[in-house]
Amino acid sequence: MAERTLAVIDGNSLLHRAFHGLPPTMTAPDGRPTNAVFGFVSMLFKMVADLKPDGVIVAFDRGTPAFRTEALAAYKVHRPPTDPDLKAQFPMVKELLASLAIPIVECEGWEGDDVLGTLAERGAKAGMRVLLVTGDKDALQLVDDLVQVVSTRKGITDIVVYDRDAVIERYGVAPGQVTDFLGLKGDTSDNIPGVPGVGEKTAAKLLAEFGTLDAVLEHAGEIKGKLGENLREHADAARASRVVATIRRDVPVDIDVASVTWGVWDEPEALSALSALAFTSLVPRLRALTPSVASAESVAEEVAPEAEWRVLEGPEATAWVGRLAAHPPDGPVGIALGSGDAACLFPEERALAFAHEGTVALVRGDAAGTAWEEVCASCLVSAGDVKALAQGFCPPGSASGSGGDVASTIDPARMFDCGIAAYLLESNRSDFSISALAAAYLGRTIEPGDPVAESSAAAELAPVLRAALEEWGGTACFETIEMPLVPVLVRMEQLGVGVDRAVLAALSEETHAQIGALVTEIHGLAGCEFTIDSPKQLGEVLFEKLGLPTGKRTKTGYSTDASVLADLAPLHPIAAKVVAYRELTKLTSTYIDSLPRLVGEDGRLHTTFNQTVAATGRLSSSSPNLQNIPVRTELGRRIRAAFIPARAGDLMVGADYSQIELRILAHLSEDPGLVEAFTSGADFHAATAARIFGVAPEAVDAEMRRKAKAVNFGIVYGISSHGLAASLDVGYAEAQATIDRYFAAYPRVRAYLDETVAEAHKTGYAETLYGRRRPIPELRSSNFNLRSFGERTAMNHPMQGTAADLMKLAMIEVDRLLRAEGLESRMVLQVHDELVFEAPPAELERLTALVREAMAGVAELRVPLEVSVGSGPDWASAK
DNA sequence: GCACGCACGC
DNA sequence: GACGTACGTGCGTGCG
Repeated sequence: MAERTLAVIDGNSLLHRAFHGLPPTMTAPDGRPTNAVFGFVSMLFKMVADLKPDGVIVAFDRGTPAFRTEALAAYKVHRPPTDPDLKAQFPMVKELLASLAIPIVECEGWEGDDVLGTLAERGAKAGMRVLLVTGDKDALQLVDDLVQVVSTRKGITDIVVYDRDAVIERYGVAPGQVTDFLGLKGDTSDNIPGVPGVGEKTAAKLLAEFGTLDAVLEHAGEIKGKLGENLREHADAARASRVVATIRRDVPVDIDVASVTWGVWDEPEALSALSALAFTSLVPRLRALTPSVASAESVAEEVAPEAEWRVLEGPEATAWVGRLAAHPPDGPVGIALGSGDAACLFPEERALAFAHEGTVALVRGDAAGTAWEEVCASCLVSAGDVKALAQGFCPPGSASGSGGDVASTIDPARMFDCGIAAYLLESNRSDFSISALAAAYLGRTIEPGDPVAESSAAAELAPVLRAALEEWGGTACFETIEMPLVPVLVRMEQLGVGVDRAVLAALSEETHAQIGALVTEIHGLAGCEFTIDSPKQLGEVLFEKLGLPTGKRTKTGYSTDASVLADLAPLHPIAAKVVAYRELTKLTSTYIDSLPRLVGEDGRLHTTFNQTVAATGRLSSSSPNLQNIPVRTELGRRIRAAFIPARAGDLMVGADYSQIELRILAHLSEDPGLVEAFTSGADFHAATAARIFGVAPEAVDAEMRRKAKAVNFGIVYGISSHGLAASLDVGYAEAQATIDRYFAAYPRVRAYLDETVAEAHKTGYAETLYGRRRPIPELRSSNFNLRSFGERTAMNHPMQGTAADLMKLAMIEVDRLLRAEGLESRMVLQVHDELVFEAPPAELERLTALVREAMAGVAELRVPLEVSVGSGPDWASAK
């Protein structure tokens, strides 16, 4: 039998998080605030659903042990008094816990942490796996082979489990070093001082070198500079901080951890406690959490009372599957997996699955992946997010995820993605969850996370959305672009892209040293130490202390952005230093130090391409965003050079559309001058300059070309004279004059844009060459700014949106050809107008020809589509 | 947790 | 009169 798992929750920590994380508007029927209680219980349920403990205990603070205040008089003194609205919720949560038969453990004179430490020790001694649920990092010192810390992050729904390796990975120290670590770095929220100037990084570095706090302090004499000085001077504070941060494991609590069991509540009592606080949405979640398979079945049986059930486990999934003895003959067609928990109907197969966490699915074979393949082969599937669902069977980057070729299980013709359909109907919508779509298209409020409600709502959405698409003219985009793109994106996400961690590690060393030097220089120039990262503090230094002239202002104070700093550069050397500091810290924190943390078990980076985010039809990329990898600066290019092929000796190949938006404009407007500029083979910006300024092409100087380039840029992104004035750094009148000249040079462009805006005013939307429509409600605004914004959107959408259409179609074709021709080359990234591949050198020629043909040949426009292809050992050299 | 300022890409 | 150019994602600060 598997070992028992005990979860011990730090009640104070979670209640505080819930209180601050949820709006204070939530109240019980009698008006008492309940946001913290709700958040707490919601987190509790989430934790139980994810981690399935056999027993749950909640610990609370009851004072502070004397040894802490004796060691450090300041301990917690700055902590503000608990908000009365939160205080009032402690008894409520305790009552609710009682109704759920969850034991509460507290001990006069002890903090919750110490109770956690004590119970962890007792549980582990009894051979149990212990999960300590807390937002407090102190608890990481308790982690060992049997004890893990569960921490909440970003909202109340996201949790992360720290085992020994995770602690080391996150903080760079072993659990046994955590108290030494805290002693060095301190903890501002508890008023633990630590050593000044020592943060997470420095503390970890010191401990990596010396092992323990005592050893660090012993060798403080050998450490140079301010750091050594601080260590020597604040050695006592560090030791006292360590005492305070040390969690005790000998609190005299009276509880038998082995007998604690989750799920032994009295159901009527538990339900009435939830309803008393008006927590109706938690009722189905509680039901779903009742232990034993029988209760999970009970949920499913609400949908299919006559089914026979069995339980199957997948890599990240548990699903309950059965066959429906009968389903309504006129019931919904297709169906229904949300991105959250959901139950799903497959009418053709007369099967029903109960999915958990969106990463899951259904099952009829022994392996989930096989079952998914079977389902895909035999059913019409409709889901809230097909790509996320399919990926659930084989999480990208997981070493274990050998679920075969997930992408090929997706037959676009047999699948209906509700999120994508709704995106084509209203690309300006931000929430494409099943619950949001149910509200919008079915007029129904459903509880997100309630599987029965989600599944039936999603089931009904498919036909409704299909009809709406037909009506709106979106069927073609749906069937020929978006759905066929899904398996292509799955393939790319699964494969990921190679990254050379050694290159990034070396860059990190380098940039951290440079940043350190810049900090010293900037503080020296400022004559004081301050947080350069804080625009507020930086503004005070620049404009008050140093008395530099203020530029523009932001909502909250002085602006210190790049253009302001550029203006200050001739006046004071600090400006250039801050610019350099910004570039270094930006690139270091966003890329150099972050990307290595996101590398999967397979050693590669797996982004998620979002297909329903950008209103123009473009893709977006997140976790990590691989569409904004630097390229502009030298350091940026060195980061790009860390992107390499999976296999040594292979090449990175980049294929870019050149000026695709303006070529589309030439096609749509049929302006002869613009068409000529693209067919003549001349430098495009220079040709524009020649026309704008009425000079011969060879008379165009750099300044003229720069202006022409800025106008072209403005055209692509929806020009306003203000915007152009800003980007050219000239007055409003000159900018307007430049625009006028542009339109005089390309009269059909003006006519086309005017017609487009007029048409958009009439219809309320703008449209691409392939019928991708973007609703623009701003056009009906009485606010000038909003309306102008709408008009620029109307002008921009056909260009940017058609470019997105073409790129997506090209991707589908490239993917098809690569597989049809049996090439080993793989498409790994898309960056709006660029595709990135990795290829064996022997295939370079074929690949280049194939990609060029597919991209350039994707449509016959009035001007040729030009594609430039480059290759090299890394992405930076694939130009 | 969230708003804000800032900065990276196309 | 006034977004000092579109579309995104993500970092750090400061506040609660």
